[in-house]
Amino acid sequence: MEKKEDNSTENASLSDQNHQMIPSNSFFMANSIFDMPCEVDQKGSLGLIDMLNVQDFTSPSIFDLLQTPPVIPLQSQLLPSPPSTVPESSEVVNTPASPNSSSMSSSSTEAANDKQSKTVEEEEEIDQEKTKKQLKPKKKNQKRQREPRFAFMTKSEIEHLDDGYRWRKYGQKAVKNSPFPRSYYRCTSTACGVKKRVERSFEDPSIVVTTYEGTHTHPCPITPRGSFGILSENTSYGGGGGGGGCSSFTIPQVIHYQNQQHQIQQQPYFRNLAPPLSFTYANSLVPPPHQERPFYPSAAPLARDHGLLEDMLPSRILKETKEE
DNA sequence: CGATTTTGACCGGCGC
DNA sequence: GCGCCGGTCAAAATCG
Repeated sequence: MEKKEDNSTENASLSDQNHQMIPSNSFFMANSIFDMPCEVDQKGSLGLIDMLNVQDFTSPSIFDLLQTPPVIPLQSQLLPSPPSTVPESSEVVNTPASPNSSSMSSSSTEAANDKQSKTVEEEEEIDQEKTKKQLKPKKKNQKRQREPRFAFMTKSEIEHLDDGYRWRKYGQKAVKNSPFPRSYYRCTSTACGVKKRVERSFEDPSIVVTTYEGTHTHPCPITPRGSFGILSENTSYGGGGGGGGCSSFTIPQVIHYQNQQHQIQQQPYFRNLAPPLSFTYANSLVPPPHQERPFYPSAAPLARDHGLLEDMLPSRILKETKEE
């Protein structure tokens, strides 16, 4: 039924990495796209995301890098974990990351996993497993808890981004108001309940919106292709080295700014793709500063923080953000 | 032959 | 209560 629309998906799988430069107006584009899910969200559907932070960036230099992937052994962890201290509200907290001030965070993002967030996270994971195992006999009273989620957009022909983890597709649904179907993936690792949804923006089919939910409970599997680094050395999510050596993906650092002057920075990084146009934390879970998880890789000095902002942001956007 | 994808059906939450 | 819709299941099909 939805097969016809799958052309895009098929194209994507061809690994025809057709990375395009993000147009200078990507900033607006990205925002408008994120508005879409927000609208839907108002309808109260399940899987919708509270678009909290949207960080956009364009980076010719990064695209260049992507075209000639560096082979730097890195590892990274996918999800930021919810800080136990952060209330789970839909309040929007602007937490754009900044290249120069990345020090705080990323780890944060994810972080919380260590001991503190363990409580919350473990519970969620356990809950998830339960629901899985007891599929039918679901608990009624218990409202299903949502894992921390974050979403970001990437301009690419490829839909299923290679983020270093192995995913198994378990569903595909047509999305209301969109000609493009949404695909559902689950991490293939046993006991790892991380999921992700991938869909194309109907406003701009060249843009892929990926939403991750949950936190990996295992190291990223090693992949032969080497890896991509992260945008900053400070980005490291955890103690490098720990796990398998996954490198393709990293959580952007999140830094709380009073004024949203800087809107860009570290984005998830894919091995087969261009960097995301924008990044958003969903579920209002903004990772707390300095928290680290095991097997998060230390970021490679792939790209320097300093000066990166300029590369990433067209002067025009920079100007605009400053004016805000 | 095991792993993955496809796809129709089912379930639960939410708005009306 | 009903219908809509997102999310998930699971059998069948496909792939490597």
